[in-house]
Amino acid sequence: MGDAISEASSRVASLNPAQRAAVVHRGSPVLVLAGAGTGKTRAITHRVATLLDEGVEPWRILAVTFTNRAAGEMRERIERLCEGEHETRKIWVGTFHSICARILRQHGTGVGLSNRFSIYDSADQQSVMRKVLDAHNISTKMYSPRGVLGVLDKAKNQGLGPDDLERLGIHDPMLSIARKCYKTYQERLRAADAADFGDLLLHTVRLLRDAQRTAGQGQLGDLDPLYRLSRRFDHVVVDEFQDTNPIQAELVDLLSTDAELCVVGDDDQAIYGWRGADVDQILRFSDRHPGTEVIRLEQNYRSTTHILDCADAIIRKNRGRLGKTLWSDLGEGNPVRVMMLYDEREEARLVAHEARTAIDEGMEPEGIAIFYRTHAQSRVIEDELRRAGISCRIVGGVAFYERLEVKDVLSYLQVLLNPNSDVHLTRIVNRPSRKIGNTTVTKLSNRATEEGVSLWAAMEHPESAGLGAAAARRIRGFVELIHQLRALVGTMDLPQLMVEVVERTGYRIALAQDDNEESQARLENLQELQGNLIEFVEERPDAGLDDYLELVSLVGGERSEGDRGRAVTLMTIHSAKGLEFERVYLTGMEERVFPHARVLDDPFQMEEERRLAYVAVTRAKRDLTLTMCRRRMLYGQTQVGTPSRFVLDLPSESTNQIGRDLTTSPRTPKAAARTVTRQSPSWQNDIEYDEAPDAPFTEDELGGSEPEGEGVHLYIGMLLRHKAWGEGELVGWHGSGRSLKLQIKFPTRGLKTVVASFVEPV
DNA sequence: TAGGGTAAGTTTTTT
DNA sequence: ACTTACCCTA
Repeated sequence: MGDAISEASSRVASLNPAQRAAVVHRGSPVLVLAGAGTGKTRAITHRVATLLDEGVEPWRILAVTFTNRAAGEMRERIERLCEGEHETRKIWVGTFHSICARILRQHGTGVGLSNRFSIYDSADQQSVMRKVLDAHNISTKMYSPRGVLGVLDKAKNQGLGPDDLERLGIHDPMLSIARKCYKTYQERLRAADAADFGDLLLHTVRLLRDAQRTAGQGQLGDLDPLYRLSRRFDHVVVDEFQDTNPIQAELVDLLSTDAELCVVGDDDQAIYGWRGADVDQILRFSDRHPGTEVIRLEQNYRSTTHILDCADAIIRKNRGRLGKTLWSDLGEGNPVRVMMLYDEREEARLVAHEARTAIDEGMEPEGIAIFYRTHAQSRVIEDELRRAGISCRIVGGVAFYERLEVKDVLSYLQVLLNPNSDVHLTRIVNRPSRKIGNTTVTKLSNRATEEGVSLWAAMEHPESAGLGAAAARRIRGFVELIHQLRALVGTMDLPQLMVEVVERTGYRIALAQDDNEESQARLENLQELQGNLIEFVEERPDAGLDDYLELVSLVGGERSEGDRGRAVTLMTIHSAKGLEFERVYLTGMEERVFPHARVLDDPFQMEEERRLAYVAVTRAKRDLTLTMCRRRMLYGQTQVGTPSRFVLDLPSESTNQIGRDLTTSPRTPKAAARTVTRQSPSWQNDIEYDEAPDAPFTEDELGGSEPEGEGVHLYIGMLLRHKAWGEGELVGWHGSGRSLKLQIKFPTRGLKTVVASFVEPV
């Protein structure tokens, strides 16, 4: 015991007083308000390590994070801290969703889930909802599956069932539609033995709630495994608490009945409001948990002061903050660089070129990260990095697992585990072609709905669905095939199983037969999937098919190009939260990209966008570069961009503009005058040039042949009048001649694309 | 039933 | 731009 205590004290010796307080405080709930880079993960991991030193059983500790990445990082760091001293594997570390999935695998029968239930992603959800809407004769044109699912998701995030939807403040007809569909949707999921992401939380909370309510009543209460689960933990740690939504907060409470609770968060980094997260959660924590010890971490250990000053300049403009003063003693460092490029291709080339140079000079590729607001921006960058011969890791996005053939094979595997999963079964029933067409599937599906059973159940008795003899025969053949494959599960390892699936279903043969480049690529993707499975089996030798599928559905994709270990990281800012890098490139710093076009007229969302910018900037340790483009191909159209307001907020003392002028290139004196007044007038003076800016883009650079509409000379920024919409400003165009389309920003209507002949110059 | 062709919608962010 | 949905024909 004496050893344990000296160990504990040596651990905290390297911490500052506030961190130490967060680590050693015992006996009441702790709320740690931790600014970016203030060593919050350090505090958490040390707290866990210290708990182990004190003799707390690892399996009595629960650590919850928000993203899989953060969970992985947390586990790794705890392991590193405790290497050779403690058995850290038994600590529960995971995201809310993975923890719930784990609980439901064991205890899901209470909500109608078997231990092999499927987890539906948003594509799966949409296909279920589409059918639900059809069944209720609701036009999917007027009420999109996505839209209705959005309402359900909101409800689930707040722990509301179908009958509590009024509380969301929605009104008819959406209210009654959502209510009906919610019920049917849940019935369908239950019949499919499936849960969506929201269900993972909601089901778990229901089970734990019920267990606690009934505990005191029956004699068996104390033996209820769920009740025991809720009392299992002595210590619960929650990271990124500002991003929890009400249902997650309730889950935390339910899992910490007997536990000491330690939550960590930063109101300035709340970026999941759109997912139902409520910053108030962190503000109200002390009220919900009397006796809470509040600890503030304000010393930043990550970034140089130039970077911090930029971060502060951005976040300072938000209202309703708790307010923190971050400071750092790492020195000024390099100024934050601001660069304007011609288009997204040049932006990508620049980043790739710089990364190449840095790596050649000995920098670790892992120390470099490239951020963007939306996944759509990643492709060009990926492309240019590949050209520069740089390996990269792309987090999320249109992941490997989303590819058609990969989804197909995974659907097969999913069906082997849970044939009742209609979505997966429907996907593969006729792939490759087995002459089982829509008509047949629809008949079976209707029959299944009538009976309230799954499609698979209906397929096992094809004759009762009124199928023709030939169709019934084909179905029987398919059912037999699945039975055969299911018999193989558990008799061989996963990579082998996949090979059997691909062979016995004829999937590989079908691909191999149409001999074109595309199917060649698909075969290669299947090879890659097999490699993935081999890797998985090596890492977790005793894991089964269920474990693999759960990993795929919860962790989603991470694509790698080239060498896995030594790679530059590409990701959205959202997935960058909680991470840090020596060098960060923040790309696409243009209005309508970041801040995103959809939030421009919503001050509330704009504040969230600002926090997102704050998160992005504070990821950088030493070097930060913000890039933007004059024009960008977006949603299939070339848009002319103006610098993001977040760039305009940066203090000149801490920034350095490299290369081209940031103002939109003026075409005519008239446009130039407008440009200057429209943007921050002080902009020119705000920037310190360390070198003369390049000459402005030439006409040629800006797009070559400029369209002439009926002899009128067009230029960006010119005013045009539309009969119905009034005057607007020209921001871009495409096409030519009669099909010349103009993009015009109307003060009242927003951005519109109109045929040139409908407008005239002012 | 399948396959081709056209029309339409789609894109914020994550689990 | 890109994908999906639906419609029509073979």
